[in-house]
Amino acid sequence: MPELPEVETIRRTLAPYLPGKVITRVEPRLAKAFRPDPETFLREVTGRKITSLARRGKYLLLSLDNGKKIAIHLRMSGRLLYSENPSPPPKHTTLILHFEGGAELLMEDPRKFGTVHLFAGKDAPPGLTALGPEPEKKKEVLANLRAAGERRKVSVKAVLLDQRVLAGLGNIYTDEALFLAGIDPSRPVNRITPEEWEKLYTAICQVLEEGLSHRGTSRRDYVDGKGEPGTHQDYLRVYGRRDQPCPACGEPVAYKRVAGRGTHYCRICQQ
DNA sequence: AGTCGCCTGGTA
DNA sequence: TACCAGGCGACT
Repeated sequence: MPELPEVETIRRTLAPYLPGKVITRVEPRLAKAFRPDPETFLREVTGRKITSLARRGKYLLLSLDNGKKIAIHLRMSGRLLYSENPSPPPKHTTLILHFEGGAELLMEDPRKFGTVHLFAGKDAPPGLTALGPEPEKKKEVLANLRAAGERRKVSVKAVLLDQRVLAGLGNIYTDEALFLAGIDPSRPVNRITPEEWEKLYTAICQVLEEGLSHRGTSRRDYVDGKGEPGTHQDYLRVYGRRDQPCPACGEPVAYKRVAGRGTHYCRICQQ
């Protein structure tokens, strides 16, 4: 569910609490979510201390004092919640880490798509290894966008959603960036001009920064690491606003399927 | 490059 | 009842 601004907000809300915590007990509750397997996870994580917390794309990365790392991906409906006074775990709980002193970190995930990957250096999750640059790496991102543009006639939306091109965009912020840049989501990527790539890059940075400043978009599932929703849903220009007036021209916001995803756009402002 | 599968839950 | 959902990998 969460995209870069949401995952980064989760990281920021957890950062004051997790580093330094000793994991006294581990409860992997949804076996299929664990790589390589829940038994290994239990064995390698119990008794370890969390040394740091980072984000890469939509992955949260916990480093442990035995050199191993945990990569958590929340996919569509995952939540990570830190609590110092835990209540009974919700129905769909993937993982609970219990800490010395009684606090816990709980991963809840109704749709059960989320993954928890324990690894050491070499065997990182393939999706993490293949991840493109973070959005702020302007030169690399623009180079990847242009390279994607030379090759094929896929839609520009599909390219923005491709985590190997740049890391962190999902369905919401992709639609928002394409609206800001005035580009039709289904435009073949080989017909984007250099000026438009530049404009699109600027729009991507803008919508991600806005989302982050509002602590994420909470439409259905998303809350931060302390259970607080974000407010960026109140500032979205087109996403989720089907049939409502375009903020620029008043035309009803259109909706169709592009790159396999529900897509919101303005047929007047975006060409 | 598009569609399907993975899952559950909310809403029309 | 049917369709939709902040993702992504495995299929054609």
